Amino acid sequence: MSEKSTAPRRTQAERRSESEEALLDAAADLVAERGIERASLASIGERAGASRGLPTHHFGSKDALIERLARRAQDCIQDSMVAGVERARRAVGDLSELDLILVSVDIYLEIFFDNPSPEERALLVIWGSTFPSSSSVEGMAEAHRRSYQGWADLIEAGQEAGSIRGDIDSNSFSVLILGMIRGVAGLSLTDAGVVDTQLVRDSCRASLSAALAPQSHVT
Amino acid sequence: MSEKSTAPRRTQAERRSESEEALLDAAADLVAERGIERASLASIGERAGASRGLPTHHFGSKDALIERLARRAQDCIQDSMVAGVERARRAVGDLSELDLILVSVDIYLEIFFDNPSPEERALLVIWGSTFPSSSSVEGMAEAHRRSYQGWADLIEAGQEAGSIRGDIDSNSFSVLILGMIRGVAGLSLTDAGVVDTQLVRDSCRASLSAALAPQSHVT
Amino acid sequence: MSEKSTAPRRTQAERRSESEEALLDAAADLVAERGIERASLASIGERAGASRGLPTHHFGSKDALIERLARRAQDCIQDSMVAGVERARRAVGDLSELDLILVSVDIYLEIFFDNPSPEERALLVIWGSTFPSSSSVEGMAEAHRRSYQGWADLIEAGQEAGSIRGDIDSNSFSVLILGMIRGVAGLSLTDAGVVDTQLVRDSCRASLSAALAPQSHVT
Amino acid sequence: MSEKSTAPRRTQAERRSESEEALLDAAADLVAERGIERASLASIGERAGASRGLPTHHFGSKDALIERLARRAQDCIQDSMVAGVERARRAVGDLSELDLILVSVDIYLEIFFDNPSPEERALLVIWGSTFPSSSSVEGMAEAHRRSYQGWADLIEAGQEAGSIRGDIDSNSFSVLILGMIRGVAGLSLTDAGVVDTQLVRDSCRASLSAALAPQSHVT
DNA sequence: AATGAATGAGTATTCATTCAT
DNA sequence: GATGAATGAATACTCATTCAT
Repeated sequence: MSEKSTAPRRTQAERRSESEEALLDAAADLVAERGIERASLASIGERAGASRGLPTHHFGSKDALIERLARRAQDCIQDSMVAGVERARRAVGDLSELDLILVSVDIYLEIFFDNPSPEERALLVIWGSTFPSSSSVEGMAEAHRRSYQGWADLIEAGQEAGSIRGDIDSNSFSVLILGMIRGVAGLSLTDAGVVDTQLVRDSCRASLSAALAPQSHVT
Repeated sequence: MSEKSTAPRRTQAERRSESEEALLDAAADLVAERGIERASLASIGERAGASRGLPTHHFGSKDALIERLARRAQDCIQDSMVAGVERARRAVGDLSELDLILVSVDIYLEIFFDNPSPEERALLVIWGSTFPSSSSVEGMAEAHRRSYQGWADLIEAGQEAGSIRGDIDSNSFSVLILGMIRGVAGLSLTDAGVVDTQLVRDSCRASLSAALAPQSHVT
Repeated sequence: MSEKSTAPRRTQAERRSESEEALLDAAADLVAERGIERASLASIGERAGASRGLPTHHFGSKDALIERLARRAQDCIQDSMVAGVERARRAVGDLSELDLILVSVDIYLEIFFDNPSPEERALLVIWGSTFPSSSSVEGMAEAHRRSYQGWADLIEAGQEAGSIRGDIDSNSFSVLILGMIRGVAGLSLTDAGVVDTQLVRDSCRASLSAALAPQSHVT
Repeated sequence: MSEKSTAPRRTQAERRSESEEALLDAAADLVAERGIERASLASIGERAGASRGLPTHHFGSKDALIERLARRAQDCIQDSMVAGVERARRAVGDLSELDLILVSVDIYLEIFFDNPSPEERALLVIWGSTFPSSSSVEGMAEAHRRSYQGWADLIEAGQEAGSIRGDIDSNSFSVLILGMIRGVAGLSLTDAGVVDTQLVRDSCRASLSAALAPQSHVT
């Protein structure tokens, strides 16, 4: 109606995607809050300001919705980290590959400790729900692959450039890095208050630095 | 006594604790397999070779059962690790505090990768289920406290004895260590096959060693 | 309209309220028959010709359903009594306030003894279930308030008009009247056959008449 | 042991009956509090300071226990009323049959309003639970028979002695009287606070007096 | 596209009862 | 006589999914 002039009439696709975004936002909230099983489709629809039936209508099934959520959350976190690294680069000037890794890890933990988005918590929750052997969230496995690849690429680049020692295995260190940040993040949820987050961040950075930096001249 | 040979004359107390152990075994199995929510009390009772009602009868509620399971699993894992360390000590002779840490971590991962007990998987699953903010398994928080304490004590002892560098914070490194092994273990579940477990173990050992070992003479 | 002949084209709202009425009918039946506790939601759904899950779907909880039932039953009984009084008025002509009370009580008992509707029995059953101290059916308390008010208004009107003696307390007589009809109705259920219902009706009428009528000239 | 001397060693029968009394006390409490269905045998055993299994052991089934409770409660209330009437007789001197009825009713309500014993509440609760048509507590029907008989005997005696008018039906008035006190008592439970108990007692007395007293000479 | 009515399977929990000690 | 372990049926409530509107 009155949307005629400047406001670009929303296409079907856009309207669809608006609904979907709202639903995924609500899902992230609720999954972060209650876990996957207790985040009912009805509650997701309602928190999104829509009907109880909309989630099924859009995603077909709960599994599909969670899959989509996992994917979107991973993208979203990736973006935050890239943005953070970019900020660091502008502040500090050039960063070696090792520095990139350290900064990335640190930014992830900083965001997670200080100002976690629902997506971040939701992704962790979804990860946690994959531990049972009969469980599988296809989106998670894919997210891991992407993540491993990113770390491994960085490590290998650093090895070529000399900022990372050459005798380490990039693949297993990718697992180690992702495991460390996920594990530390997961622990901080239960033990909030017990853990001094700044010190933990420092320790992670120091530990990775010690492990990845080229060996100093040892006599 | 009145214990006529091998006759199944058990006292009430014996029957009770036998039942409980059987139920906890079954619960560990099923929780590891399906997760907490999908491990129904009925299925636990039946897998224990008993009735559907027995779990509630014994533990009063599902939460209480999970609590008990978490505690027992933590104890059980602790024991495995102590036994493994003991074996290592007998094989290698004296171990420094740093070595103790490295060996412990390695043994945990070895067991987890190669021959995980239901308890170990179950504990990880229970941990994963604590990620939602509204969730809480009292037993987990306690298990963490015990675990942190163990690592921190080791680190501090090592610092006094000189096998661990003095300028690190024992508490935050405890979080890091537990986070690392939990996180790596969790990842290995989803990405079994992707991850070369031996290399990951080596990387963890190397990384911790680099971080904790007293600094070599740097020029 | 779009209401094609008698076709079962019902709007959502119509379907909803039809379902609810059917469920409340079934609930009245079953509560009257078995009591609240033994009238399971599943049985109510099924007797209503619907699924086991429908009662919860509509009313949210069993308590809410019972509440609604109590309210509806009270309304329904009220209506029967009003209709009965109206019939009496048409038959006999003008009725004094005292007569209104006597006729109302008599009609209630007549219906209850001779041709009780499920609602009437159900309301009595619900009332009986409020006797335990920890129990409460909010709908009942409200039903009582309405009922007391009705009787008290009548009494006071009669006192002003002179058909009821002035020295009685309208509130406590309201309790007495409601207590009497409820109590007598309740007894008649257990002792059906023992009690000659016509005589009891007469006795109630006589007793109330003697108590409420203006004092005759006593020498 | 030390019970040897004066303390009469308890016979089996006595011990049995001690246990039973304790169980019935506990049952009265719990039934009054929660209703029959929610007063579990286990809770009764435990409140009696015994084991969960004792109630079944003694009474065989829950129904049998409730039966026994109903019987004992009725006896107990009867005794209170007799005692109260006795007190009144000593205080006021001779009482006509009409006075006996009025005093009995008044005492019942007084006890119920001011200082109800668990038995009294329990009996009312049990009565309430007999309203569903498929329900039956054999003890209640018997209690009613005894009660009706008592009132009817009194009325007939009064009619012969001239203290009660001759043209009323003793049986239906028995129902009326018991219904009135039960009904008023039942209402007072839900509407405690709404009801001015003293005024209600007065109204009951006045109403019965007006109904039963020999007709004054009406011109 | 969107709503929400309806379904039915699943689950924790309660509880009377049985039975071994 | 007394205990309490064990059973299994019953039941309120949750929730993904289907389908009519």
